[in-house]
Amino acid sequence: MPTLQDVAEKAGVSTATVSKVLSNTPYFTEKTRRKVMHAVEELGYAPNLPARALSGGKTHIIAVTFPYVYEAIFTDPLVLRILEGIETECTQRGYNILLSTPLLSADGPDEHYLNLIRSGYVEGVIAIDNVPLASAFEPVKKRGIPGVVLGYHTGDYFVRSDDVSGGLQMMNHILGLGHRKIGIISVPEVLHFSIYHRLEGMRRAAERAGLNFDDLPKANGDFSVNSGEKCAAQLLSEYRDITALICLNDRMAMGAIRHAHEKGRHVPDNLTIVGYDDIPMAGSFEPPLTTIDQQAPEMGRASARMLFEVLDNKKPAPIHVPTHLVIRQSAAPPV
Amino acid sequence: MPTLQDVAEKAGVSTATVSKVLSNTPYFTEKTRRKVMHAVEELGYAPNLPARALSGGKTHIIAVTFPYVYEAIFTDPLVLRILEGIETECTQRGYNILLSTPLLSADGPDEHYLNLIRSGYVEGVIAIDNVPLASAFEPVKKRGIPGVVLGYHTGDYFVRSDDVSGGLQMMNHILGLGHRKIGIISVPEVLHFSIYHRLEGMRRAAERAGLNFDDLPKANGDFSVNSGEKCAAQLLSEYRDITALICLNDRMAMGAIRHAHEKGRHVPDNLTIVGYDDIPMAGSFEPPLTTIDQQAPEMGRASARMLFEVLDNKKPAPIHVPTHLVIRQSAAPPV
DNA sequence: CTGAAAGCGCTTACAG
DNA sequence: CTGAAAGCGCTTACAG
Repeated sequence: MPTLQDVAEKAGVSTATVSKVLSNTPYFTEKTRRKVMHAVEELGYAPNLPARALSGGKTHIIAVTFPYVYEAIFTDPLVLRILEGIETECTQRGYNILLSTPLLSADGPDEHYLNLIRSGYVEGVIAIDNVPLASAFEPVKKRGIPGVVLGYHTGDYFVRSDDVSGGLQMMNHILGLGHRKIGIISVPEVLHFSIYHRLEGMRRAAERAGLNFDDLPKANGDFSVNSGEKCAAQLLSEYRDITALICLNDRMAMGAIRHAHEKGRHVPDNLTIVGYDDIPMAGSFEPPLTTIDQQAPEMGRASARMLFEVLDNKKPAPIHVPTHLVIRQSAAPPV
Repeated sequence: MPTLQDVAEKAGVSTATVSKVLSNTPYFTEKTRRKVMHAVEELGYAPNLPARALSGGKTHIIAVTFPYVYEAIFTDPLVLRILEGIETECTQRGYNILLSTPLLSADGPDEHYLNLIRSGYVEGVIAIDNVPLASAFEPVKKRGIPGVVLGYHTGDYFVRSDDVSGGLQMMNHILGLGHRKIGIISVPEVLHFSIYHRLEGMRRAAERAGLNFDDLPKANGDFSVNSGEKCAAQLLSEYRDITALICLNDRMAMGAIRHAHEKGRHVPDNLTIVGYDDIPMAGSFEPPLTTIDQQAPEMGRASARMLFEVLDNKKPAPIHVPTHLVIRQSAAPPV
């Protein structure tokens, strides 16, 4: 592989000059620039990034952390959509994405992750940080690496989905349809910060409509399809007058719908069931799911853009990515 | 951040000694080892990986490439499952994963990707390489970087799903149920090498049963749910006697089922529709999909293990990951 | 505008 | 078993 040295020799200039031309420093003649670029072309030179990192500090690597806890993140469709948004921005800037899956426990993230953070590879990090148990961003902050939090853990810079509004929109929609006997399929709040805020939004909508939110029947699943099925079974057998089920993610909604169908209840004619997330499959489910679109790719893009601003020594303001109610066919007025 | 230098001073030895102790070279006294490790602990030292990469050549970074073409890879659930398998192995070995999404065109991969390959960051690569249009592995090979191909493009080391067997199993199952009027929803073969082999497997099964495979009605979609819906519409209106539809991925099968339901046909009582891939949602769809499990996580794991063998200067044999027929409820005997 | 030289933090023969 | 020294390929003040 050709080195900067080789380029310098071929162009008949010093390595310092080549380095400056390549990094777009001003102050060199057009002629020099051309000589250098010509040599670069001829040799097919590409900079050695570890060397550049060692001397200059810029690694051109962004670490993106997905917490490894509570459920297989590798089956969560949102993960990929967020990554999509981040990738778009990073590629545009010539940055590379290092995928990191810190194993979170009460003691904090695992050793392998900590070593990565201290490795000198990471110029910036985007931390999906929504697990109350522990923060993946904490060690990043301590180490002084620029970063943005995608979620609710504390960071100077963050992007959040507008979960309160999402919960509120959904509850309003269900109330607007005329439902009053509403069951909620959630997950334990300790699993995910967003849950608390979505419930809070629902509470506001409910109380505005004169409903006591705390009295509404609730069951906790674990985000999985199966758990949605079980929770629906429990709720529907215990509270026979329920006309609508609000699920805190799409997969549990799908499980709930399956249960309803098994019991011979038609969704939405005979029972309303809605989800949250708008995963890729939501629109082709039967019935197509009424749900909340979190705009995952936009969250990814926004967090990457924010990180690049931080790397440029700016102080970007927090961003709340709006949620959208997606009305499909799993909700209807009660019979 | 403490450096190896700091550790050496604190331990009262040379940097060479520290380096050797840390890399587990034999030949040093237990006492020295303890002194060094003690200093490491005290200082919270972690090696600077760019420096290590520059001097030693080992970067501890594996690039994983997902081709960016034909459809949004970021909506393909298999991508994440493969990544899961790779992650497991890499973390175990203390390696990091650099996510790479080469943009493939007839001229080959894009410049950003090429620069990554020449960057000195990449110690090894796992290339998901199934797009006939161009190979992402080609530049890796040329550059002399160790790598394994997950797919059908040429590489010295490779892992493949047993697509022929997958197609064969599925066709056999459908034939075994008694179907003879079978429609096939595929995608153009130029999109994905696997398609060719799955069809080949189906052909063998069909001909073994005395059916002329070429005479079977076929339509091409593009992997998406919507395209499955359209293809089903076309096939079913053109060939009224079709009793079973074999789709080359689950999402198209879901689209096909949607179309069938809209037309008032019950699946599977009135029409059999099967998929391929066994994506996470397949089991909770209505009806639960009969499909082929490719064992995506195992493919990821196998390719990572193979790569580490190559990095250890071994010559691993190719691996064909077996496929499994997953019988659920979308297929039944014809009426 | 250009270059000589030091330095980034490691590893690796080579001596001892 | 341990250490001095060179070198990996860059960037960055500092001179000129």
